[in-house]
Amino acid sequence: MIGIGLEVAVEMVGDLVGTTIGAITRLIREQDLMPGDRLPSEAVLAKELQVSRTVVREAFRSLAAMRIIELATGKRATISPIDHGAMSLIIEHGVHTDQINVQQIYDVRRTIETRIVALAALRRTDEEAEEILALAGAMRAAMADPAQLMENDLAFHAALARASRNPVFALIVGAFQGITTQTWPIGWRSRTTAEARELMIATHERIAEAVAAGDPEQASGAMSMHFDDSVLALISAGLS
Amino acid sequence: MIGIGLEVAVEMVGDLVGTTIGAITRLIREQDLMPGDRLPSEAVLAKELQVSRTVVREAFRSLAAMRIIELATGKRATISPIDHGAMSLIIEHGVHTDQINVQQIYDVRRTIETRIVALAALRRTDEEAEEILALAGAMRAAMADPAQLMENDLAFHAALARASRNPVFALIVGAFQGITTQTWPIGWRSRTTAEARELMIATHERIAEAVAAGDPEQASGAMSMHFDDSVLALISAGLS
DNA sequence: AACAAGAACCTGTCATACAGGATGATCGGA
DNA sequence: TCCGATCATCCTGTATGACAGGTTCTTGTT
Repeated sequence: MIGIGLEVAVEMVGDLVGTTIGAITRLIREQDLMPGDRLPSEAVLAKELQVSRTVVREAFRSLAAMRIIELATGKRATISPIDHGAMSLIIEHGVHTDQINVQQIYDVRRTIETRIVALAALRRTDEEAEEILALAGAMRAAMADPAQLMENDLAFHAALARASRNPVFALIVGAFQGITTQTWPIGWRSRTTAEARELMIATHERIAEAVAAGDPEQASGAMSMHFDDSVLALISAGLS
Repeated sequence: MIGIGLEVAVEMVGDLVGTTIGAITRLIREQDLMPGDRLPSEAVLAKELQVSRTVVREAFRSLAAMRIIELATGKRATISPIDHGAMSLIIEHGVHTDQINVQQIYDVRRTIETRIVALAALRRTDEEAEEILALAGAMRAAMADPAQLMENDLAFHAALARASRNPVFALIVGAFQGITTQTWPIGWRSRTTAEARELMIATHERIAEAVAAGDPEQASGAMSMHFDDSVLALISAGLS
């Protein structure tokens, strides 16, 4: 193929659905639509863009898959608040097709979450500090119930991300949630001794306390230790 | 609403398309399909899942939007290699709806990319080192041509991400590419003096040299400086 | 002014149709 | 036997029409 520098983005000629997706996102941009705002009905868009309702529907489905809009029976499509659902599925797909391994995800999480706790220590509100401490406490209380423990663990990391006051951090942490629910039990089961399990809980408590105390170095250090421990647990379980 | 802890994931009852998406992803998982492998035809899936072809098509479109599968006229749907296209659109949507601001994206990029260059310095192959140096050189050569300069800049950061040998890092860097193409010119125009522009190029060269020399601290430091400079440029341009 | 009933609108799903691209089987020739 | 061209077949992209059920707005009543 002769190298032509031109790149056609989402809208390839001949792909009506792609073109329509482009038209709709342009509409959102130009009309400055905000989350909750309603889009025109499928019929109106179809007439306006000179395509069949089929095409508009497939474009809507595409945007809904990326959580850019929300669909519901009878109602008109609305603009979505940002949500990590789609990213979660993308990551899961990468892992299930062996394009990403769990270790690599943990490396990225470590990078991001050590930064998150440092920011959280500096920026958290008192309510957030309380919530984070409470979740660490809930983890200890749920030590005998892995499912509950995992849920609290995920909520703990999500709360930290929110306290960092940067929605992009929260989005990325959320993106790893899907695959984490699938690998977390492996890590937990590989911690066979009471000491190993106690250590994991205690580390979370240390993180929570450092964030509550407003100490970014301590928080980062504890989070880093948490990841050392977790990666080790996964490796010892034989996870590539 | 009474707090029910149960969360229904993608597949809500009554939503045939959602159910079908679930069935297809399960199929991918259970049959261990790899990128390039072909899925059953729409007609076959429709019959097997007892739904109309319409529903299968909308499910396919959803998966294609997330770049989990690839569609093409006449051909059967195939499994996709991981790709940041969908994430790019999600981020752009977040920015355009004021749910994310550019500063927050740069904070995340700084966190990630300072780590990326450290890893790249340790792991890059000689070919990658050459490529990275070449791209820095190309940036200097294109100083008079902003469009070309930007393209080289993006390619530079992408090459570093690849050299980190962690596809998740590459994925995240790619996710910011879409919005970056929209904000980059603002930052460049705000560098009004020849010195400011020279500094930006020189910083990229320092990063490239540190990575080529295998010096992670130097590389991280230079990257951090690059982001200090970039954030300042954007702020001085009035970008929230 | 509050409210309730009904009309009008909208989405979810299905069936059918057809143009044009892709693929594989078949058959003739070397 | 092997290669290559041809063509039937399969497959996707798009359009149209239909209908069930959910939502919203209007209108008329109290």
